[in-house]
Amino acid sequence: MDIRRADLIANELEELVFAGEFADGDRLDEVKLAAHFGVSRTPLREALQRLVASGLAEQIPRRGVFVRQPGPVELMEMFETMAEIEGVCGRLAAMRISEQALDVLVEANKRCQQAIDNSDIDEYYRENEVFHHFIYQQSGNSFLEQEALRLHRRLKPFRRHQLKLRGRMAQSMSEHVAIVSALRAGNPEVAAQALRGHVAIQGEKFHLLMSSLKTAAQ
Amino acid sequence: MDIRRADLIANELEELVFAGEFADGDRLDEVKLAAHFGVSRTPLREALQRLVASGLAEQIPRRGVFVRQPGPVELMEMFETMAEIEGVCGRLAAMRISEQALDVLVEANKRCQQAIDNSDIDEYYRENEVFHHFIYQQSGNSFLEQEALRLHRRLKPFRRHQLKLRGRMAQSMSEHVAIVSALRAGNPEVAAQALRGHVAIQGEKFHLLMSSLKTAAQ
DNA sequence: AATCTAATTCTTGTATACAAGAACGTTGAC
DNA sequence: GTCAACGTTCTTGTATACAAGAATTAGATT
Repeated sequence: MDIRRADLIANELEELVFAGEFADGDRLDEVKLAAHFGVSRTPLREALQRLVASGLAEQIPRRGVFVRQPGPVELMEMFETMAEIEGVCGRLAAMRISEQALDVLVEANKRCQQAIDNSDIDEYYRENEVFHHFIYQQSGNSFLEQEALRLHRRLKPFRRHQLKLRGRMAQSMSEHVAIVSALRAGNPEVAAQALRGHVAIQGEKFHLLMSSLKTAAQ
Repeated sequence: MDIRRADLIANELEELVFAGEFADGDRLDEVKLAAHFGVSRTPLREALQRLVASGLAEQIPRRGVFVRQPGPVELMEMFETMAEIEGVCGRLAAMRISEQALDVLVEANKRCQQAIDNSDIDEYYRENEVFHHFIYQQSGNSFLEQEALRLHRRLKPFRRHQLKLRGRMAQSMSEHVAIVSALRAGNPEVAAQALRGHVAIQGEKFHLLMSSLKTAAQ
């Protein structure tokens, strides 16, 4: 049943890179990884190609492929881009969303609130994801939706941390409410700004977290 | 000197797909293509993987990879996304661009105008590209810049046509001027809207072109 | 004649073998 | 002791060989 081991390995490798199992610049040794996954170099090389294609690694001809963990600067840029893209989704969604879809968002928010009441970060994280993905979808542009999902997924490991900051969940929740009302009002610019702010602040919180860790390490 | 034939082949294949050499759904036969490029299946398969990763083809396990030309709906979605992303670049650039950079844009526009005066579509096309790429860069966000470049490149074969429409070059030119003045004024929203409109209209013109072709074919 | 089935052929996916460039260590000269 | 040149070893890139699933065709049955 396990057709196309190369794909499975690519997924596993992506997870490993996301999870920070490799440091920036680490060489992904073909023979070692092949041995580790119990396959030959052929499917493993295909998996490496996929990592390179998705930007998780860099390939230097005749040298090998090296993991490319985003540095602080690139991370901030990625968060900013995510914020802008979510803003775009919000802008379009404000013009196109239906009443039923709005109700779905309200329901999602209720579940977010419940998660907060239970102080369940994981649950909030999951429901938050549902909320955002649904807005991507409501942009009415499935190409844009896919692009948003791609970037969202890439930022996943970095987004998680900032929720643990004191009060961030409640703040995030109130931002959600503001977003829904902007969408309900059908106001593209307000919706865009609300979503931009909501996501951009994640990047800022992340930055805060990073610098505090750095200071602590000194 | 031709290290990594797989990459060269991938580039050639991308060009072929872009150029419309393959119809939607065509299977990319590994052995035929390998023979055509004079290599074995191994590097050719790597090239195919790259096509799949960039969305130009779809892979069905144990069946093969099939080219995936965007249909009218997806194309419109891509143009809309491009318009929104360029708008984002404009928004950020309006807040960050320097006087010198503005001068560069003015120079680029001058060359665009010259191309119009010479009725040189190709030249206009090239200078137009310079103009847009420079704005991506002036967003001050190199991650966003790369994403914009990627999509811009993907839409290249479809953008070209609409310039041939009567009066489009002149109209495009005046939009460029408006964009620069919005950037100079440092007005993010106006710049965003100007760029959105400038690119979105390309999608509409393209749509017009497509439907006129369709009608003509009937 | 149509359709289901089985066998053959074809194609993809993976393993292995081979070639060539890069890294590395050793030896020699200064 | 340092540095450079050479040779060995290691790694990547490509070719080929093999295995297994998909397509196709021929044959049998209704």
